[in-house]
Amino acid sequence: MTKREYGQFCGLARAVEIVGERWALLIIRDLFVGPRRYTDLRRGLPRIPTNILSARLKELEATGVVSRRVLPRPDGSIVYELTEYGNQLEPVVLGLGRWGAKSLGEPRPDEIVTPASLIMAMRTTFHREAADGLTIGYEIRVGDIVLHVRIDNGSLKVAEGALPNADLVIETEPALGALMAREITPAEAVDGGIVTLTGDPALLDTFVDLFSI
Amino acid sequence: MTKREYGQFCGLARAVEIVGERWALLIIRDLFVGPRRYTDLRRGLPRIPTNILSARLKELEATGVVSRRVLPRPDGSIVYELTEYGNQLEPVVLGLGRWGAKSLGEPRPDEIVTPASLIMAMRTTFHREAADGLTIGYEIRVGDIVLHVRIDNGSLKVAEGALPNADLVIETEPALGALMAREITPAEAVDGGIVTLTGDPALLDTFVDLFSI
DNA sequence: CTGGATCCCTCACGATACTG
DNA sequence: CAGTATCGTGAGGGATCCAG
Repeated sequence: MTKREYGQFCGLARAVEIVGERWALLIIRDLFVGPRRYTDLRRGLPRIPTNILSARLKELEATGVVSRRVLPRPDGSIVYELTEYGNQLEPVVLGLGRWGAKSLGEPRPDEIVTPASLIMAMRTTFHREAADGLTIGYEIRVGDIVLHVRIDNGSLKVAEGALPNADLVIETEPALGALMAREITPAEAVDGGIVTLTGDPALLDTFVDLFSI
Repeated sequence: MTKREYGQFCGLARAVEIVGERWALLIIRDLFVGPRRYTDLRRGLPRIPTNILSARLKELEATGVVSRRVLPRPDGSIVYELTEYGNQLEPVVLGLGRWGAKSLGEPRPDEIVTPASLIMAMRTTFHREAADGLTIGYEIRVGDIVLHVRIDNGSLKVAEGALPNADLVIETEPALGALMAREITPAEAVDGGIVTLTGDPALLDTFVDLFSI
């Protein structure tokens, strides 16, 4: 067999031949957060078999989506990162994530939230218009994941790690989604104990404006 | 096992659980052209095994992407169509198609062009701005595929079938891509015999403006 | 420790034949 | 026309092992 092709001269067919294999888009999602080492990828995708991760990285490298780079000494470790071509997938990945989020429902018993998925969720739901002229620092904690979210004059920066001087620290559960979907109000979320705040509570309303679905 | 899940509470993960299975997005691409019967889908996807088509349709129906409808008598046949939720995939599908088109290269020996892929290609590459105030009818022939393309005051309508009173009939090969990528000029395409025109040749320049990559 | 390679097993997929 | 039935194969799942 000719290696899993669709036999159609079509952009969409070619795209799914490249990034449509199982796990490929989740690897790419993690790489959108930044360059990652093999082990970082495994940590972010706990259920991926190591041979599959290895195979996907090779394929994505061969198709020009991902590049493999050896860090300069003394570190000398290997990182994978998106190429320019791979980066062009951003609107598609965000769009797919937004579409799929509508079918999320409640977390299934064995479903986890990873730092990369949370970071992409923040980027997906961010409303640039609502951020105009704002400068705020949030720290988000979901389980043992800690993110810092900085709104800097309308632009968004999200990354892993704490934010020491955050204006507001939001501690919550995966049900954060209900808040962002405006199914409940910020006040209800606080009263119901779904979120715990440290800092200026008024900034939670701003948060919902910035990241609502 | 729990039926091919990724174990992540993440919009992107859910999306690929729903439409990431093999062949699913190509089925959806064909349904974007309009409701289709089982046999229509098979014709548009010659390499799909019939049991897989059957399985995908069931899955997509269960996840609310596709709906199955029995046509009123006396026809009584069955058509599949996208639900409202399925239709919301349009920007993603077009975006993926545009991204994948950059890796198309030359058609492989066994690759075919289908009506649906051509129609989606036209929609993908259409520039609304370039169509402002225009009203033109094109007929496109690629192999034995015949499409009609109507620009109606800036809006685009593409469908299968001839256009009797077309302002310009363009007959070409799959290498049409080279023209749309502006790798060659319209004049070169005509001189080189890549396209054959019937009607007002000046409208080929307009065509390239409307559908270039 | 990181960055994989190797083994085995299973099930989703592929090809084809057949049916209401 | 609209699928179901059957059966073989190989990609993916899971565990383990290994080199630098």
